Amino acid sequence: MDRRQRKTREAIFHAFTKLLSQKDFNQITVGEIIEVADIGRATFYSHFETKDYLLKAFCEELFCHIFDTENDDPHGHRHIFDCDGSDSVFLHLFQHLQKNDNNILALLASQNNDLFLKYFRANLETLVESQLSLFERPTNIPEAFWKNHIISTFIETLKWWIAGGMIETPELITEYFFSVV
Amino acid sequence: MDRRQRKTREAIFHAFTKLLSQKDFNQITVGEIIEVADIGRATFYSHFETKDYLLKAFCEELFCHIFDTENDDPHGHRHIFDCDGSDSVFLHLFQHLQKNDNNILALLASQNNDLFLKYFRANLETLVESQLSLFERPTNIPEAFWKNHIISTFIETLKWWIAGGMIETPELITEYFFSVV
DNA sequence: AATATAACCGAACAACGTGTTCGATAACAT
DNA sequence: ATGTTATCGAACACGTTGTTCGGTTATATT
Repeated sequence: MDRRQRKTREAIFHAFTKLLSQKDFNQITVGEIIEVADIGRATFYSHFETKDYLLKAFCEELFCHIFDTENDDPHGHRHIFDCDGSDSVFLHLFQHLQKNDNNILALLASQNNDLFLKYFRANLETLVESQLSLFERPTNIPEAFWKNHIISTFIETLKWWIAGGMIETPELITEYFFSVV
Repeated sequence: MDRRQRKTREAIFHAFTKLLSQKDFNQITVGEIIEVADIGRATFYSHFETKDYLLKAFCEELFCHIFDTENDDPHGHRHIFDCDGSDSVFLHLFQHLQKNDNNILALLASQNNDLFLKYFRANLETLVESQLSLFERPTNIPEAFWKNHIISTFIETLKWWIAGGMIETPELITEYFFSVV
């Protein structure tokens, strides 16, 4: 990939991240992104069709970083699925989210973030499926409902944590989460 | 209240309801509401400051109808809190929602409905508080978390029901709901 | 019935955001 | 050195929002 393209793309992502820490996604205008990234208008639109496609690309990189099982972790980064038996992947995920790389928390807490939540849910789906054996499903409800409930509960737990200022430890939040599912 | 005001307000609400059955809230423009309601532009803005305030007023009337305990029910409408011991208010609420007066389901299922969900949650809060004794709270989690979890679960159950085409009976959905909380 | 009040109309307007176009310039790969 | 490709930046058409204002019509009051 052309170095210019790479630099522009990174400048856009960087500007987007910065703006996300200041305001909600749909309060951010393309004009602002262009200004902060210091690029031309046509350049932005040559990279991303619309602002929604920027979010899509952003989420894909983000979730790839958080969820992807394929990378080798050459920098000693402890992977979400790669933990010993004493703690759960959910604890690890809460810990990871607390660090707030890439301003994922801003996206989670923001208004009108349905698109982001859609991507987040889709990625959680795989994770929850792989961990379904951890949860005891009541026999009278369908598995699809149960799975949806676990995913929803995880997201709502996370939102509750963020809304309260994240004063609890990831361990405690994980305990809360498991207590209600 | 002036008959003209009342008629205009009703025309706007009616147009809004009709449009909600066709598209998401934020795809609806003020221009469309005006056209369907057949009123002048300035008239709309003399009634509602913005589209969001229209939604606010719409929700207030809607939730008043569903949740308000004060009215006398002169038309034999069975009130949400006024049910015998054998069924819960939650069952009654699911039944009420299934009828889909006022296109509330369109609002629930639509994208970018945070504002609506905010109002819905606020109204559910009172309801859940009055019914807290129905649920057994695990002793190791705070009451605020527990209350939030019940409200979230109710909303997510409802969303799941709607997304699946509402093929289950309200009784079954109520059973699902109580099985997971 | 006459009058004052208040709502409505509708056209025009400014402001803002979106997405496109195009010729010129600069960076890149070979 | 040369051809390709990204970027620039200004201008543009378009749609949406919310306001303004003078004229018209319905309502309430007497």
